[in-house]
Amino acid sequence: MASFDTKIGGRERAEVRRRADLIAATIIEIGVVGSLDVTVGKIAKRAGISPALAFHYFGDKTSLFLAAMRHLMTSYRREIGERLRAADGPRARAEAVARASFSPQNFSRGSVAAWLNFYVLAQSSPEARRLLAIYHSRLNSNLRHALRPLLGDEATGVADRIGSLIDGLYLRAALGDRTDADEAERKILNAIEHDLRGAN
Amino acid sequence: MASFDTKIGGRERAEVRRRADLIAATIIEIGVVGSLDVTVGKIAKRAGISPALAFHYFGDKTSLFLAAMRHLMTSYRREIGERLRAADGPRARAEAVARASFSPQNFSRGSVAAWLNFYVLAQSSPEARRLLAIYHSRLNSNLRHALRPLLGDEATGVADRIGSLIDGLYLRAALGDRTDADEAERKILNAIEHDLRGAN
DNA sequence: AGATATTGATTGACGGATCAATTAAATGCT
DNA sequence: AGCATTTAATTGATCCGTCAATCAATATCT
Repeated sequence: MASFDTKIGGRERAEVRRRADLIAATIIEIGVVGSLDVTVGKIAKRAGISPALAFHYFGDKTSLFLAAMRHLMTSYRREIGERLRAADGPRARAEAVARASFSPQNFSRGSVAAWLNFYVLAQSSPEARRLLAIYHSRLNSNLRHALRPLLGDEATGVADRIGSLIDGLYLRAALGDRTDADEAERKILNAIEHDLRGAN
Repeated sequence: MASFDTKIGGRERAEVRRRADLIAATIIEIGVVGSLDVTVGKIAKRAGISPALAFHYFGDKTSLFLAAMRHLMTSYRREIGERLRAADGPRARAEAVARASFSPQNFSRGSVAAWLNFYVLAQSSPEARRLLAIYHSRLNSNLRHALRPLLGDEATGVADRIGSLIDGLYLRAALGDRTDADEAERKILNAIEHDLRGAN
């Protein structure tokens, strides 16, 4: 388990490191088990601490899950931002979004399993639902703005389609039927290509 | 709870009805709770019987889940079959598959939630994974055969894309963010239209 | 037909295991 | 000393799956 050593005023700030370790351990554990049916005890052990400490920092299990979900979203968002900044032209910007979706960081076994399970969690947790709505909104917005110069008014519909397709590929990747990252990325780029050709 | 009355030789055959009732109750309960975190007790109560009887007929909880999954698949398959038989021409056949995917029967709250959760189950249950692989294979095959006369060699890739898109729309529908059936269906028909236009 | 044996349907009660969350105490840093 | 950090131990609840026993219907025998 990677530890984030952070010092403030020479003194070790345990909280920051512990929280980060717990979140990382949560995502890994969800990936290993394949569902949200993971015990706080197992997560804590993977993070190298006692279960009680997990409760100390996160209050309850659901809060830990939601924190992990926010972490994934933040990571995804940052990666998109970096690639968008490096992209030149609308076409490159659309591809940046697609490529970020299947980068090793966001497409690891644990991440994919966690995303899938957060969709499940969203059905019973309003907060999870809210977070997923934000994710959808941002993804749509990113794709729409990238495609607008190329597609005009049709960009809205196409962005929605590409976004749904990305989600669908995540869903199928969760099965591990070797739709690996490269293949998924290729499919998205193909779809974008197709949609651009069909419209011009 | 709907009961399937079946009589053999004048005596009520309880088993057929009980199994059907339990499967229906399972799907409803998963829809209500939103996850596989449903107790056999609740399912049995919904079916109007004692928990012990559920174990008597299905052995364990996982078997009950898998039976429910097979039921959904059978239902979906039958609906596709009916619509394919009524379809005239390749274009109509592709649309038949799309429309069947979002028919009230297969797109109910319980069904969507159950499908989503079966993807989760597939990550820990080889049998569930096997069943989902069959579903993917059939869906791909249906779409490919329908599109082949229109797209030739490109039919394979397009069928795969449309299939993934259907799955993605299911995923998003699970959030209940009012991507209702009509809208989802429209999006798929739109995508097919788009892909056909782009290729010819 | 009437009595008896057999099979299927059904349940209440319970063991055993797991797990989320709490509490109180201990440890170490400044 | 005093505060933040950490844990061992425990609790209370939940749930899966089993078991023995009961009830109802059918089959078999005389």
